[in-house]
Amino acid sequence: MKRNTWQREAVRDALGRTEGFVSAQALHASLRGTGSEVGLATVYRALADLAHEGEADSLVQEGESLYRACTPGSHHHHLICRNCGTAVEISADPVEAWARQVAAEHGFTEPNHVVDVFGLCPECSAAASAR
Amino acid sequence: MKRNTWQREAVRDALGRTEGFVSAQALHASLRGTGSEVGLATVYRALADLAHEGEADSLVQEGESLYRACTPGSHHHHLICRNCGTAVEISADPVEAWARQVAAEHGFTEPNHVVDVFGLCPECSAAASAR
DNA sequence: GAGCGCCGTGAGAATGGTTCTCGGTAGGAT
DNA sequence: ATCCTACCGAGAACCATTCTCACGGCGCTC
Ligand SMILES: [Mn+2]
Ligand SMILES: [Mn+2]
Ligand SMILES: [Zn+2]
Ligand SMILES: [Zn+2]
Repeated sequence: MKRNTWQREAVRDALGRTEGFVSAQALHASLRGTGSEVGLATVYRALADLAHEGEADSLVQEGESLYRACTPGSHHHHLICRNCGTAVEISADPVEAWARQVAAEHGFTEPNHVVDVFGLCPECSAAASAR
Repeated sequence: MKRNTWQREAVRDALGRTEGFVSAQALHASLRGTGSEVGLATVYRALADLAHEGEADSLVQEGESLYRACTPGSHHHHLICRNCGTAVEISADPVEAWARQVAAEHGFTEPNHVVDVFGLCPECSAAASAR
């Protein structure tokens, strides 16, 4: 039986309040900044659990795991800003079908896929061209 | 001016001889096993260079960077066995177009994408169902 | 509400892949 | 052959993540 602790709730809330993907360390720093006394290990544990239960999406960028709040039960992918982490949820139905087909064609079973699109969001694009 | 050292050549050869993706550590162990005295740091440097120059593909799995020899100049993706690392190069033209389009639709510039398909290769599938 | 069992927590240590440091070595232009 | 300097290697440093373990509080029972 899973327990309800203020720590888990704080992590869930902070993640929901965050725009785009964040690292465990950044989320921990943010929580500490607001006076919360959650431990770093707890933030890692909570984020891993949330991701495992489908309440958060995760991706790895430059050796760091990044997380984002996510409505559970929906398989989707992300369009992510390389500069600020802002993310847009996108559906990729044609890609889903393509992935299944290409796996089957080569006799691979239990197919999986990793599909992420990166770029510079409108704001960061504007900032980059202004510079 | 880039120098030709036997170490770089040894790494390039070992990578070319390897089926599927390998980690820097595994490649280093393999080289040491054949009597070569390359250093671990050199293997890391050589693999990073090869990947940067397009002579190798890389992906990150469970916190480890994996590399594979690759014909330069061709953008493609991989179908990778989760169990043994065997990889098949696949073209993903429909996905390329989809990625560009989805980025443009949301005003994202300089689009990039990460597309990997994982599964169990025929051999590992057979082994898994036999068990 | 009080007692109890035991899961979750947190500080710090450990881990492990990767990168850095720096004295030494060797590629290659002249 | 000489010189300049990029490259090498061993080990230390780095750093995100995980582990350890004593402690505290959540939730079930009465
Ligand atoms: Mn998908
Ligand atoms: Mn592509
Ligand atoms: Zn941005
Ligand atoms: Zn396999």
